[in-house]
Amino acid sequence: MDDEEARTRLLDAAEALFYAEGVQAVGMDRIRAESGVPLKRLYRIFPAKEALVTAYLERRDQRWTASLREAVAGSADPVAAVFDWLGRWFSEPDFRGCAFLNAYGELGAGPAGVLDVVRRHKAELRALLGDLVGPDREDLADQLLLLAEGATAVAALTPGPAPAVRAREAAHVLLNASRVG
Amino acid sequence: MDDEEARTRLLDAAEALFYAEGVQAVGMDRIRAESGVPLKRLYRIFPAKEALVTAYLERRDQRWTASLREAVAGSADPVAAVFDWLGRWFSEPDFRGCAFLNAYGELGAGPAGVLDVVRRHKAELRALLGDLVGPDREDLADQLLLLAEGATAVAALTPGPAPAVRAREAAHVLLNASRVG
DNA sequence: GAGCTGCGAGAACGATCGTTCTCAACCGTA
DNA sequence: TACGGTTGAGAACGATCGTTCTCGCAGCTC
Repeated sequence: MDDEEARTRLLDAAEALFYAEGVQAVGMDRIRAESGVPLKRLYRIFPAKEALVTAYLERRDQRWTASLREAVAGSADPVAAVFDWLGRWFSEPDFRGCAFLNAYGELGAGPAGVLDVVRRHKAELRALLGDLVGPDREDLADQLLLLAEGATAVAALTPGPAPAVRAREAAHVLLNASRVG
Repeated sequence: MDDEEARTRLLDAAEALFYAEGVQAVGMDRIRAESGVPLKRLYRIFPAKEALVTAYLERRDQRWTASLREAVAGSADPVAAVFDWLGRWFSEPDFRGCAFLNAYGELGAGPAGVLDVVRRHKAELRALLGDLVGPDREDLADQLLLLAEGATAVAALTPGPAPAVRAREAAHVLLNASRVG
């Protein structure tokens, strides 16, 4: 096992455990056990827990955004594609809301690096929605963002695709109203 | 200081600290110091930390819902009143998102009592919105809920009334579309 | 094969957590 | 004034945290 594979295994374990149980509830020894990477190597790759947390969020951000962009790319109705993609995400068996908001809510103004990743993640989603609706419709993009974030928050407590379906309907109403106005 | 005042002081300290820094990041000794209530008395009133956490959420739920109901009660445009109230909430200097979703994200499937309060809180908000739009418009109430939750999530990272203003605009579009249909 | 280097397994460390215990001071009643 | 019961202040306890250290084993050059 070279360092690259160790890093992947560590991030896999960190993502599963941090997302499912929260950051503070998971100790470094749980990550060592789940990943199979010795503690010494863990601390050589990630010099402190905060580095592991930010790396976990960073990798999740890349995966999440890339997957959403891919789902939207080849779609005839990109806005509908966003909410359909959200609905599939909400239906995953271990869905537990937005990992970034969960981490921010838990760690708050603690480590600055965490806040940076969370802000960047949300800015990416907002930019993606802005690209969808085109320029000069910033208000509409903001409203779609509200629907996406709201659906994610509601689904955190009541998993399943229903919040995404409702959000998709609302999005189309807003789109049509915006086209007219 | 009788037990009732001690209880109030404990909940005040718990609310300030738990909401600002997260539940796990605040130790019982911080609560003792902030409240001025001796540790022994603390544990007589709340036999464990979990009881303090659920009591904190319970009291916050009552205050939050009562304040929103009051703001809506005498308003000519109750839906607008909801989002105006949210905008004022988002502008409070120590606003840090929804305390209930923060606690759920942090504690997850841990103590069942916490999850109960969080679910109850969200059900109350949904019921309030259902009352506003009247019966036979459940989909509209769900969409307003999405906007309210989305605005709260967005405001958690970018405080200020802007997300509530956007949500209010979107809510009116949805209301008008629903009236026509 | 001898000696050096780097690694994994896990003990160890200091800090902090939630919770309980000690003990001296204080209360109202005789 | 003597006294049982309750309190507050804070030490103490066992567990667990993030992090570092020890030590014995493996693999390399001469």
